[in-house]
Amino acid sequence: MVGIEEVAALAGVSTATVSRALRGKEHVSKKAQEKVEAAAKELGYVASASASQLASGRTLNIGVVLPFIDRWFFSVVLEGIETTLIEHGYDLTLYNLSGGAEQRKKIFNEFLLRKRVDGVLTVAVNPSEAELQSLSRMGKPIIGIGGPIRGARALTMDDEAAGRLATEHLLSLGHTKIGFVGGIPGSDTEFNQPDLRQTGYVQALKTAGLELRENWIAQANYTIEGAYWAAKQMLGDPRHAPTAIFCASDEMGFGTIMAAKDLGLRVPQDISVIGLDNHDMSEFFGLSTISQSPRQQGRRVAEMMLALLADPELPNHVNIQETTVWPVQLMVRSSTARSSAQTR
Amino acid sequence: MVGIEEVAALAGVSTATVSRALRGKEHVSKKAQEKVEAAAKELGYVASASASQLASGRTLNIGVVLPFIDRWFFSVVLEGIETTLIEHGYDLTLYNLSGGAEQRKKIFNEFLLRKRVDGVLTVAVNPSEAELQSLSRMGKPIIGIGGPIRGARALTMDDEAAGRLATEHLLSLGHTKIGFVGGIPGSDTEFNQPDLRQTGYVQALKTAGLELRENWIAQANYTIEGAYWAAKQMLGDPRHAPTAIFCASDEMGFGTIMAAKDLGLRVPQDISVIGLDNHDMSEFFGLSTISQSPRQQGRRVAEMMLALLADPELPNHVNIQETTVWPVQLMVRSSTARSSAQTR
DNA sequence: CTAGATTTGTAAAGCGCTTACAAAAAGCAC
DNA sequence: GTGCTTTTTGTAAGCGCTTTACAAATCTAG
Repeated sequence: MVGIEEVAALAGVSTATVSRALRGKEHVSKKAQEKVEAAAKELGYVASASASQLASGRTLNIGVVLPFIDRWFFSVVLEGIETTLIEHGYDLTLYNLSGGAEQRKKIFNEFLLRKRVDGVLTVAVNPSEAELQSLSRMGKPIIGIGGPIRGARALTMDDEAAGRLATEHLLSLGHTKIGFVGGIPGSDTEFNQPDLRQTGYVQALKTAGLELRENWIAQANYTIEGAYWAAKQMLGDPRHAPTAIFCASDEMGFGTIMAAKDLGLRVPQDISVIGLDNHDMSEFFGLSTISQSPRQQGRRVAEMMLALLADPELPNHVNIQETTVWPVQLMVRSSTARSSAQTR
Repeated sequence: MVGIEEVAALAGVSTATVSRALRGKEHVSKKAQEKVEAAAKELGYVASASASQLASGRTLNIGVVLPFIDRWFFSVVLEGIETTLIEHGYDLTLYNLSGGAEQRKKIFNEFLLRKRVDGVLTVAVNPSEAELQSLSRMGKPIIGIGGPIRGARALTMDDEAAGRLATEHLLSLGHTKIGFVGGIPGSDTEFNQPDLRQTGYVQALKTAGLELRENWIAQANYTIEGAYWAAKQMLGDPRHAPTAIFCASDEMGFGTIMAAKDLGLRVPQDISVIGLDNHDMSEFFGLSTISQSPRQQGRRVAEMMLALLADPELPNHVNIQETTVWPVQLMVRSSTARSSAQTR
């Protein structure tokens, strides 16, 4: 393979000049710059990442840790991150936790410590104290997304406020019988942030002085199918069916809409449904929702990481706790309407 | 940071022994092995990837190139690949082509040439002659998935046969008016493999001597929404509605089922629908389909790559054209049934 | 018990870059 | 031109590991 020396020889300069020229550093004359670029192109030279890393300590690579790849939120966040990193010349190395505790341990204790990455982005993953420390100790910053992280930076929406907002939208339409479809609270310690949406729902109802019925709260594990069955139960109740349902994710909203249709109920005349996400398909379903723009969140968190790595002061504050709140927005479509049960 | 020397000192052996012991190489006594492992654990030592790479030429990292991340097939394949690689101590670096031609060029001409990866897996991407060459020239093997690759190894289902099989299933149920919902043929030169499914459909109909109506073939870009509207058109035709539809992907099958329902048609009594994928949600929809198990395909292709890299003969056959066909399977659920139009 | 074979450990030479630091060249004011 | 500053270029010392001779220790067999 062609190395830096060949390029230097062909361009008639030293290897130091080649290195500087190719990375656009200062202190290189235009003439030298051009000669080097021509030589590199002619020889098809690209600097070896490992050699650069070893010499400079910079890897130009970011590790991204997520619990799933094949779920909407995660894959969209990932795409946002990837796009931004590539634009800035960074690679992205993927670590997927879906392999269980054993794999997680391996990833945090081995893979991430191999000094292959300059920083770590975690998506809806809360590193343990020990995991955080071993990363920080080697001077690698961590930024989380989808929930705050104890002892590190994070970008996250306010799940509780979002839950409140969605519920209040239904309340403002006159609904008083409002159901909730969510995940499985506490089932997975690493992924419980979204359960705050349920807290927001409960709060909003309490503030409004409304009844909280146990069978109006269902757990559907964030799947369309789970929500379909949960909603069928709820809506099929002959005495206490809600007139509106807040689903903690849009996909569960889709399931709920399908269930309503299959029961012969009209959305929104007979039943209002609101989701949370603004999924690519929500427009199609006419689903009212709270938008959280995961692609933009991904882009933003990648930019935060790049800015951090570019900061010469970084060593002084590798990881500090600092949660940035991502704004959300209510999007009213055709799945929510004024309660017909209401007396005018 | 703690280096190999500290470990060697603590264990009372040389750095070479530490290196050998930690990588499980031969010619290390049990005693030395244990001492080294204890020392490494105590110091929290993990070898630096860049230094190892530079010295050994092996990166223990595989590049994966795909056109999208946030579509079902791709994210599931990716998860299969990732899981397998992690199990074998390999990292996965992601390259997403969704950024357009400029980004693609950058990825193939720069990123992949940085010697950061030992091999490249492409998912439904057909590298150009030049792209293939520059990779091969540096001795990096490529394996494709989701379509054959000119001049390299690949693992792929037979899209044409799958299309024929799906159509024949409908034929065998007595249907004679069979529609097709697919992608956009030729719209994207890099992603036209699945259009062979349409070819299979056409062939099956021709073989059966059946009519091929133009408005029974619709393009829906592999989305639920696209298929919904396409199917509505097709099924709403007052004179020439088909009694069965073959959708080139399961997601389009879902859209078609929803469209049928919204038209008041019963599936399968009034209209049969078959998809292709065996999507996670197909069971829920009761969708008959052709299973192609992308997760397993991902695992398999990762294993092929690992086997290739472990082969000492690799330099002699870095890239040879060799397409392995992945078997598919018909899965009959409740969305297909005997044509009611048929005379018994 | 010794020559030869085998296992285990040591030392040193890179891997291909980056980057102080030193040296050379170029600019500039007079 | 001269002496000074500023900019450009070159030299060479690593970065932290793997690997390769090669030396030392241990084992095998006649």
